[in-house]
Amino acid sequence: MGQPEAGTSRKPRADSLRNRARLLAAAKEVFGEGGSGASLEEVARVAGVGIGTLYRHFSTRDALFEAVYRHEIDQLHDRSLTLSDEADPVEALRLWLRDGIAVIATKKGMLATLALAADGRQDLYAYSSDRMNASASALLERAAAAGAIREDITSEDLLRAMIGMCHNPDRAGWRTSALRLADVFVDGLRR
Amino acid sequence: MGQPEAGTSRKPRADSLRNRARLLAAAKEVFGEGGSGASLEEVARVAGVGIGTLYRHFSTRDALFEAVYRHEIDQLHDRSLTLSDEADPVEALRLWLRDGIAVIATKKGMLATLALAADGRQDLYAYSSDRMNASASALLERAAAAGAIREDITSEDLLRAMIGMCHNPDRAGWRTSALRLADVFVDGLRR
DNA sequence: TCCTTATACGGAGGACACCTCCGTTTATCA
DNA sequence: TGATAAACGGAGGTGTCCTCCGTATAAGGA
Repeated sequence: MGQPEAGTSRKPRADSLRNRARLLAAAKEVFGEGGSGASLEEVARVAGVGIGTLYRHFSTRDALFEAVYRHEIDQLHDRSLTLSDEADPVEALRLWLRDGIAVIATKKGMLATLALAADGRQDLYAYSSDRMNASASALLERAAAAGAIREDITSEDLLRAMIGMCHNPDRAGWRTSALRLADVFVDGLRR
Repeated sequence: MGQPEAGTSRKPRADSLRNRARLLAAAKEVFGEGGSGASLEEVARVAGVGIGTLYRHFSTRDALFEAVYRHEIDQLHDRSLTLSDEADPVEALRLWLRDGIAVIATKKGMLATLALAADGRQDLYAYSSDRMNASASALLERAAAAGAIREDITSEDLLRAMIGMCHNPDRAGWRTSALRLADVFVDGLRR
């Protein structure tokens, strides 16, 4: 989407690339403040491009979200890999959840992205969906293989838990609450 | 809001009462299907009244939500009282969570109401807020007094957990997942 | 360097929702 | 059977969504 087809002879136009970058920057700013419901026209305005240009680059609101938070999704995925070296697989789960909470604390829009990714609309959120599921599965399987946690918990469950704990991150004190819930949840996983 | 001031001589007009009832019925129907984002103009349309009438009776979307789901809030509150007779206070917590999930399974709009109530905008959601907090507190305190659960969990935490588990109740299999999470959560509370 | 043309731009415009305001209608009560 | 307080309803201003298409322009060949 917005990326040239492989095999096309012409190289992408410079203005196209520039506008795409501007849109991403503007979206990051606008979504960061206004959350997932922010106006796309506002994004275009901030980016200094026409609304048509926004839609050409990102055909849906979701596509824009996906693109904006791809970096954070990657970070979270990398972190899950790193955590696989943790001594205690259950502790790894706990830390990963806390990381997720930390990311959301900084970028509000991230929550919507995660929620949509967890939805598993395979077509649109393939990338984020895959990464998040892979992370969650790996962490769960490792802990399960060690016999440390109950085995009926799916990666979907884990994501649902993470996203759920973070709903309404505007509420005062949500972060402390979410962290407490994460601890409770992980304790509950143990057997 | 829509209710006559005490001390007023005239009795409320019949058409006003009728329209209020119609609006509530319509809202229950529309919110039940379309969730919390459903159009208020659609509600007015279904109720067969003008949009102005809707806004006169319920000055905000939230006020309408509160009114529509008041009954369910009461039910949940009653249930928490009944559950206080349960032998095991921790089991009571578990069952109450499951009840919450069951209610949301039937009435989608309920989720938004709970979320708003949990927000504790004391002015608008005073009623729902109070009831939900009272229920959660009572159940938690009883279990804590029995020394059965950790003591740092607040009623806000419990509500956050309940609402969080239920986010996105459109996803296939959300209910099973939510119930599983409830079990994990309650297990995690134990000490 | 200049032309051709594929590409991209931008914003007008139709649809729809929000919410307010106020002229019109009507139920209540004397 | 009025008079009038109360309620009705929808037009209309604002804002967002998304599409469509006439205009502008960058890329690459002559």
